Formats: sequence, structure tokens, C-alpha cells
Amino acid sequence: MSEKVTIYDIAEKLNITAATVSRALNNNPKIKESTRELVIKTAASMNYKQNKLALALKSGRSNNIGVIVPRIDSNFFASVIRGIEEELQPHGYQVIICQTHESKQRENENLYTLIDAQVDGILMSVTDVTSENDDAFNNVLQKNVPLIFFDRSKHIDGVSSVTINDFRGGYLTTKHLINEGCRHIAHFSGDQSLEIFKNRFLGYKQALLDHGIEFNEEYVIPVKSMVEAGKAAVDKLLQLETPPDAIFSSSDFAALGAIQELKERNISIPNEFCVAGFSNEPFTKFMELSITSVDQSPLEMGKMAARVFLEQVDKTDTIKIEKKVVLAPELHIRKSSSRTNF
Amino acid sequence: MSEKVTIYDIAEKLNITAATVSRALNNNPKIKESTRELVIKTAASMNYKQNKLALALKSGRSNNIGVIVPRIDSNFFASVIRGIEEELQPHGYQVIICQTHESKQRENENLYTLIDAQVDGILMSVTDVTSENDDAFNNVLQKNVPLIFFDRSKHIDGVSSVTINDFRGGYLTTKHLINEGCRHIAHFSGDQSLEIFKNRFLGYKQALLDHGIEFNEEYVIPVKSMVEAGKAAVDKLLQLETPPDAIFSSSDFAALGAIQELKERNISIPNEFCVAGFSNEPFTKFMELSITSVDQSPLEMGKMAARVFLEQVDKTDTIKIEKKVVLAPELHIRKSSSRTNF
DNA sequence: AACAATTATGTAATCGATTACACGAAAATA
DNA sequence: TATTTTCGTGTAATCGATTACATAATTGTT
Repeated sequence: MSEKVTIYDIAEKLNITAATVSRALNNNPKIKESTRELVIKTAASMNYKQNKLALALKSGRSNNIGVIVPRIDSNFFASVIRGIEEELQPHGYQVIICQTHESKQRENENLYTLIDAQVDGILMSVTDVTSENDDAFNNVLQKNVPLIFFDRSKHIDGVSSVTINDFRGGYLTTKHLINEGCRHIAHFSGDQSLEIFKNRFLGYKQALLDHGIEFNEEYVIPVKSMVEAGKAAVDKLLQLETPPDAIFSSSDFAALGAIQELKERNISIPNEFCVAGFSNEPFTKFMELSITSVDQSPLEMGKMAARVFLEQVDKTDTIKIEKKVVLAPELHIRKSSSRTNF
Repeated sequence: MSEKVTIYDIAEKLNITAATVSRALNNNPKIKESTRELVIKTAASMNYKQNKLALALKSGRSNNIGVIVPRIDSNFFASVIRGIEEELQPHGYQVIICQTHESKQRENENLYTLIDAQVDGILMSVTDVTSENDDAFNNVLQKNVPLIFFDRSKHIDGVSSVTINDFRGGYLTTKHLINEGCRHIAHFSGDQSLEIFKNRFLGYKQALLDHGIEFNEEYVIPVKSMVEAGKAAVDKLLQLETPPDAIFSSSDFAALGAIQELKERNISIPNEFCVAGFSNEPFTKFMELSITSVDQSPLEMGKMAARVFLEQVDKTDTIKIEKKVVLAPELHIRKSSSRTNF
């Protein structure tokens, strides 16, 4: 029962052609009103459902868009995806998810796979920008498939991006720490080949400069986005001749690790030491000692990326609009860095 | 440049037929070795990529599978999806994500949309089981598309599911609280029309019974999975004649709210009051007062659901294997309920 | 009434790949 | 050498929908 019903079945039943059925269902104005009604009624009664695959083959558009992220089980990326899905669903697009696990090879595979699957666009957060081999990206562009970067982007001509102002995020946070009286501010930096981390670092540096605080190379520690990494980094910092009195971490997880380590050493937060993170992961506000962090409005970022995609799709192929959307970061000041009062 | 290369282009170049090209590329044994090599080499040199849409139309299989969850930006669901994606990717399947936001209507829409998109299977966590209208589900089954429930399931003949033993989760947690000396254990329950919440409740009840503790209806509070809901529930509980001395919450977020409220009232945890949650959300172990919680092994659940799907797809259509996989919950005992020592 | 203009529908190609069937050529057998 | 197998390839239909073009049916015009 319930074998697939096609427009040919409807046509046969009504003694007309599949072409007429197709036109009737697509509101082609050349169809007699009575025929249209009859076809629509019959289609409904036969429980007809358009075969999207046939449509896709004919039109060359799959109505699927691909999203590539390092991993999906992080609040930030999951929220971005949520935003994308919510924005694109009403337009009839389905979202296909791929993860890179920070592997450039996986990223390339995913790109090729998505193109093979004939997606109508690719929204992604880049995994690795050091590689000089951009074949996979070029392949996407050559195929004229809209490509949009979010959060972690890469400079490629004709590619739009939606990011936050990481420089400003770093600047604001550092300035806040300075305002709280900290004068020896360390920085946990992520992989500086990624712009987001580079910019957070630069914002940090600029804030120091603007407030007459000397930049100290030793205070910058490369750190993975993990609790353990934060602990180890604190250990390292406290061995310095002049240990710092604050940390601006580009990762909430590392910030958490730092706090745990400082507590174990009975260093009082925020009195003796202030800590601020980045990303506004849910746990930062849940802690008893809530953690100051920079919100990246992931939901908004996802929606924005989706909107940029919608603008680019359907545009004349020849014109390449390169759009750079930069969202404002929002510093959430919490207990881990509030000496004044809370 | 780089116009789509088809097997016809290759055929033309080599002065053979598209059929031969197709067979050569598909390792059909009837093709002369020399021809095969030539075709493969030429295909590579022309940068040929198989059009998956054409293949999908011909074969009726899209190589996409749909995943429906209430929301993606929750650690649990995101992790399940991660598991699904990792397990299915090597088999050439792409994962399409849909969210219901706990709306039955959205759930139905998603089901129809995925079927329209010709997915090869649907893995989902049910949103609402109260509804008697199963048209959307029946539509899936009629179309012979494998349907697999994970976590939140629903009894439908021929539908497999992967869940955890929620009863046992509830039982273990409650027993643990009893072992810690609690005798008045309250329960934050989710929507009991969902089996997961029903079973956690039943496990809780059974543990009380088995340990000679009277079940008190007043101690069971229906609670949304939100921090605020937990606070309100505590407020309510403390007004009882005999307030409880412990809470087993079916939500980590509500458990967190409870802890916050108890702290505000200067009730000491775990000495005066023990709290345990459910889901093992990342924040539960990050808190200074870490929260006892039940782990649902979401990654494993996702992988398992994917494996069940792989078993069912390609099976003779007539045989309906109904597989019920039940994973073991794992209680993570933490500070919020550890009176003994930690 | 004869012809033009309009409207509705049919015919057939197309999207790109797969595959049952047919057929010619080469190899094996008698 | 004649005949049967085997092998390799070509022919053409198919998946389901869309659409340019052709044609039939209807209406309008003089």
C-alpha cells in the first residue's frame, strides 16, 4: 500500500498529461481554473507528495545547506547551528551537519562531500588557516556554491563572513580588569593562526598600551580550550618573578581551570586575583563564583550567517558580493573579576 | 570554467557510451580491464564527480538521514547528534538536523519534511506522546523508512529505540541519597507523559519502598528543566509541615536552581540537605559544589541509535525487526550529596 | 463566415546515472 | 570449419518533475 504517487499517476487518473498536472500544481497561469482545482483535489486525495530528489536533479538545487563546525557538542557551535536552522527552515532549507574535530583533512573531506551532495550553500567555521592548500575551498567557489564563514574565518576573495569583534572583546575585558585595579594581566591565548585568537590577543595588548601598562611577553600563554590546560598555565605563571594578578583567558574552560588551580593555592578571587573568560559558556554564570566572560551571541551569529546566505543565493552568478558582518561582543561582568561589589 | 562533468562528457571524449563509463566506474566485472583503467584515469583528469542527486533519484536513496530533537543547543542532544554523525559518516550518510522546540506541530512538520526530502531513515527523540494523532509517524512507517527513537521514545509497533534505564537511574540515585542518611527525599519530576520522566519517578518510588521509606505525594513537584523552576520548587517544599532533606531532580538545571535557593536560605549542602540531578550536564562537575548526577552516555546513545539504523536499512522490507536497546545509567556521585567524605 | 488572437493542453527533451536486454566480436569447443 | 560460449559494449528505458515548443480548442474581430 501507499506506493509512491507521482504526477503520472494523477495524470493517468484524470486522463491528462503529467505536464498539465505539473503546471497545475505549480500555479502556472496557463492552466484552466477548473483543471487546476481538479488536479489539486485529486493530488490531495491520492496523497501525492512531490519527489524532492527529482526536483533537485532537474533544478540542480537540493535545498540542503551544509554546516561545518569543529564539533557540535559545544554550546557555542550548537547555538550557532540552532540559529542557522531556525532562520533557514522557513525558507525550505534543510541543514546538514559535519564535524571536523579540528582536523584539516576532515574539513577538506567534508567540503568535498557536501559539494558532491549538491548542497546549495556552505556555512562553516574554519578549523585551520595555516594550510596553504585551498583546493577544497576553491572547488566550492568554482562550483559557484555560496560559502560563508562564521566566527573563525579566513580571507578568501568573494567569501562573506559573520564574526564578532574579537579585538573589541579582548580590549573591553582587559580594560575592565585594569579598572578593577589589576596591573599584571596575563593572557591565555588560543591558536594565534586563527584570527579570532589573534584579535583577542591584539585587543588585550592595545588595552594595556592605552592604559600605560607595559606588555609582558611572558604573560602570554598558549592554551588549549580545556580545564587542565588552564591549571597548568596558572602553575607556570605563578613561577614567574612577578606573577600576574589577573588572567584574560580566550577560553572559558581554561579560565575555569585557572580558577580551580588558584583556589587550590588559596589565592582569593577576585580580591587577590581576577579572572575573565571568553564565550560565555552556560557554566560561567552558574558557578557560585560566577565567571566574567564575553558573549558572542551565537544564536544571532547563526541567524546572520543564514541571512547572508539567503542574500547570496539566487543572486546573479557573476556578481560576487563579499559581505563582512561583525557583531558586537558583550562583556558579562561577574564575580570572578568584580572587586567593587556584586 | 569547471562546468559540471558528467559520464556523458567522459564517454564522448573516449568515444564510448555513458553506460560503459558508468560500469567502469562502478567496478562492473564485465568491463575490460584496459577500458576500466582508461575511464578511471580520464574521469580523474576531467575532475569528474558523481552527481549524488541523479544517483539518489535513480536509486530512491538519498544517503541522508534525518535527526529530530527538541533543541540542539543542549549538551545532551548535541552529544547524541555527535555520536550519530560520527557513526554514520563512514557509511556515507549525511545527517540532517531538525528541531521541534517541544512543539508537536513542529515535530509533525519535520517528519513530513524529512520524508519529502527522501531521507533514508529518521532518528528522533519524541516531543510529545500525549497526542493520539500518529498520522505523521504512520506516514513514515508506511513509506518503509526506518524510524528509531532515542532517549524519549514512544510505543509503536515495529519501531526500535535506544534509551537508558531511567528507572534504574532514579532508583540508584534515590538509594544513594538514602545511604547518605536522607529520609525525606523530594522529587522534581518532568512531564510524566514522557516515559523517561515517568520511569525516573517510578525508580525513585521503588527505592523508597525497598528501603522502608514512605512515599509522600507532596514531595513530588512537577518542574520544568530550568534554574528558576528549581528555585520555586524549593520554596514550595520548604513550606511543607515536614520539609524534605534531599531532592532527586530529573533535571540538572532544576537541581542547580534548588541549590541556589537552598544556599540563599543558608541551608548547608550536603550536611543539612542533599541534591542530585539528572543528565550530567557539563556544569554539574564544574561547580565548586559539584552536583551529583546521572550520566546518560549521550555519545554512546547516538552511536547505538545509528548502529540500529544501519542494521535496519537494507533489510528485506517485509521483516520488521523491533529492537529495544537499553543503556545503563551511571551515577556520578559528587559533593552536593556526599556526606561521607570527598 | 472567415480569420486572428488567445488560451489550454499535449509532446518530447532534459537533469545524470544505472541497468536489463540486445548484439557483435573474440575465444573455446566440436 | 562450423558452432557454441564468453566477453565487452551499445541501445534504450528508467527514476519524477519541469518546460520550451508545438498544437488543439476556444474566443474575439471584422
